[in-house]
Amino acid sequence: MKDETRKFQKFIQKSNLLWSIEREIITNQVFDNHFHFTADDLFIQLNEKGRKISRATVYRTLELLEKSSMVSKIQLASGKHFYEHIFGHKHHDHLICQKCGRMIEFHCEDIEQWQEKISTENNFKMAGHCLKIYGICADCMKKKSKNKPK
Amino acid sequence: MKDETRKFQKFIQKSNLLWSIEREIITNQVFDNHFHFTADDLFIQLNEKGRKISRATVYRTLELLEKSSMVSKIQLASGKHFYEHIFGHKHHDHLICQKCGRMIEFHCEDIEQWQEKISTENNFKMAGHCLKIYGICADCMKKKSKNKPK
DNA sequence: ATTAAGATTGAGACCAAATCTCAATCAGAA
DNA sequence: TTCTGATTGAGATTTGGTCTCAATCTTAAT
Repeated sequence: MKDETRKFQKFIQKSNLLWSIEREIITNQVFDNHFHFTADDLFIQLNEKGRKISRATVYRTLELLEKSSMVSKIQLASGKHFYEHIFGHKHHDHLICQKCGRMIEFHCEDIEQWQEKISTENNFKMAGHCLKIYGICADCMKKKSKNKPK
Repeated sequence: MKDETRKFQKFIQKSNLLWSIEREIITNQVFDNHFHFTADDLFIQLNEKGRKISRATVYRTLELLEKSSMVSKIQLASGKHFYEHIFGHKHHDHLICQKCGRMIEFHCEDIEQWQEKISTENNFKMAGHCLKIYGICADCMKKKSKNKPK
């Protein structure tokens, strides 16, 4: 079992929930994805491996992984959700290309600190945030050809 | 006709589209809403006033209003969309209370500038951005009682 | 005023993403 | 081994939104 999976197992047990083979398989697959993925990507990957796990379970497990703070959910302007695991990653935000869907990660400590400041000024207890910058990436600026958005 | 509605009418005409009574009614209603609203809120408001306009037309008109830059669309973590008109508003971002759903607007020039800087560094042509800070608002921190989220 | 061309509309079908239902199964404690 | 409550899968359902297409409306040209 992957270290990350074991960590999630501990979280599940601490939360008085039960560990299951499905949760193990899904979690392993999550940590095999080293970039953004959708719940359905995961479901399809598992199916291709011959693991028959229902969509409902995939969604339920992703929700738990999110609660455990091992996975975070990103929303695109299109309304679709992406996930990414945050093992070893520092917190980061995203530049999102409106043409090809590419996501570029960045982290800006100054922005983080301004956010803290604004929250404090508003007597707001900040729990998290979401910053997405939309535009056109360098590659798409060069190309005339229209890439299909994801 | 409201000034704002007239302005939108000009946009429609400049775009070689046609003005219609439905677009007028919807636009008036949009500018009567001085806070965030969903497409469905608008549809219901119009129905209560006895204006029979289909959902499809409401969505289509909001899309046009967005293109005209008179209305902006906000996405919540839940995946729902809110709209707000930006007549007289400066651009702003949101603090969103996870308990009561309250949204507090803020604007931070420093954050704006850092965003520009990051985009430039990544050869990214920034078109827009979306910053939401999630947490608990001052009121909800005081209250023990659980407010229902929107 | 009439007409023609093209834009707009409404009603409901449709769609994708996600959630819910509930009976069957499973995990872990006693 | 048994019991209780958690978990699962299959498919129905919900949600938020888009699409279709015939009927209607707008505008510009007669």
